[in-house]
Amino acid sequence: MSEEANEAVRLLWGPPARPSRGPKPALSLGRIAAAGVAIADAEGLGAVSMQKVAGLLDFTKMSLYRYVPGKAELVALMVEAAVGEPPPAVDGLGWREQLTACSDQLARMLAEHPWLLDATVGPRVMGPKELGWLERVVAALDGHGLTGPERMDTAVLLAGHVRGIAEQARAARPDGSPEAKLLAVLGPLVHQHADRFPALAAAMATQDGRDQALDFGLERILDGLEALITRRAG
Amino acid sequence: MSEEANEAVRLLWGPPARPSRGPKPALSLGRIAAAGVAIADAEGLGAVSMQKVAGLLDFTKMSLYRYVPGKAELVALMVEAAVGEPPPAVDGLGWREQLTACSDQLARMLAEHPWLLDATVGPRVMGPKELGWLERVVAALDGHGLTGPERMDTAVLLAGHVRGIAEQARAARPDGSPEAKLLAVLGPLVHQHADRFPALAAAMATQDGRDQALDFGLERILDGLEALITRRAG
DNA sequence: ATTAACTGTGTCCCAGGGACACTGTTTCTT
DNA sequence: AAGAAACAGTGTCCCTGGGACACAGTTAAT
Repeated sequence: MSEEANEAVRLLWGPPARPSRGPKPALSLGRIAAAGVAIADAEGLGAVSMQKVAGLLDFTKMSLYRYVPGKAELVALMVEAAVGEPPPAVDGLGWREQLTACSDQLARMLAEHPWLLDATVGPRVMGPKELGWLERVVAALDGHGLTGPERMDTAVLLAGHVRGIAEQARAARPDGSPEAKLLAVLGPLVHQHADRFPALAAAMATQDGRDQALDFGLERILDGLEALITRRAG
Repeated sequence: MSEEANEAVRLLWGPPARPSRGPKPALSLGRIAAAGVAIADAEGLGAVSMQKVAGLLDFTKMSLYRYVPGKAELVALMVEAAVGEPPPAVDGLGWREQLTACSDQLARMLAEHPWLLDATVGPRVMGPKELGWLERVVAALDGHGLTGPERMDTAVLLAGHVRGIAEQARAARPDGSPEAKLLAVLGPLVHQHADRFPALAAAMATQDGRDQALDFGLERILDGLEALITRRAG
């Protein structure tokens, strides 16, 4: 397995390859990843197969294996291609504003590429861009009395929250996708069994139109963080 | 698609079926789900196939389709089977203690059945037990001045955090699984590119042995929540 | 000019999900 | 009691997807 991991590391971190003798490659990792992203954006990660990616590029399935060892690595490349740069660090902005900016941008990213939720489950090798996000968040927390592990944990905490929100946002999305009815199924279900889920039924009864889930959780986390930082400083 | 959703709802929520005429079923949804859980516990969700589940029960693959419409529904049943009951509500316990208990138990559950992380991505129909957890958390927040959506958002926030922790715990697990080396790969990677990830390198340098990620995030969330509750009350 | 390395392709294999027709069994109805 | 209807489990078939492998064509170094 360390073979495969090293293979993925080479693709994500290594130099853009250095061909020496034979014919020039007609494809590139970038084009392959972009094709995969296009399919995933349009039809979801499940629709991404070697065949379809190759077909979109007018190549044969097996030619992809000249560039990518397997599907896992292809997905890793797709993730790295879809993950944009984190918002730049602006001088004079406090940690709270920076973390808010990062979270918002991350949420936008997950809204644009919902399949990232599926592609980033389970243990995997992270690419430079992905690590860049982590760096950005950890850096924003520098110099406020938090230990190293605490800064890492905060990053995980924020990412987990945005993930959770994005996941339920996807389920509730009222577009033509097959999942549209899921909330329409769950709501009546709770009401139908209101005796078993009284608190839930009550909580779901009051609906303000706006979707403040992201901001609400974010504010709670940041409030809690602020309390800790103040306590450490004082 | 609402067909499939309704089918899943019938399996998860409907009565335990009502045979009328033909031969008695030799199998049951419970046994099938248990077999699937056993395989997933041992080899991961990816190893769960109709064949293996049927084989474990000494039946043919196709006989499973007499009970379950497809694999998605099988996984839903597995989830519902693996999800235990939430910790009971104890009178005299504050909301903070109750939420802590729920989070801890959820974390234990995910540690026992890591494949739940894979099985609960994406939109899906939730079963009674799963909804019971949500009910439990929302109920613990009753009567503290939070709106319905706010209580729901808090539940999502907590679940997202525990999920995130469980995910990184799985990646770091030092057992014989193939993912063991992932952290061993990521660490050196950060150090190797310490110039691009200075904050990250610094944060990863200081390692206290204990794994406090779960509690740290939980305390932050609860602190932030407490601040809101106090503000609302005052 | 020759050779070695490399690219893209066609063919093959296997595993997994699912459709379908078929046989056997049980219970309801007449 | 006897037929009929509904249901259980099976074997066979098809499709899709991932991947191995040998092959032919292409290019650069020697």
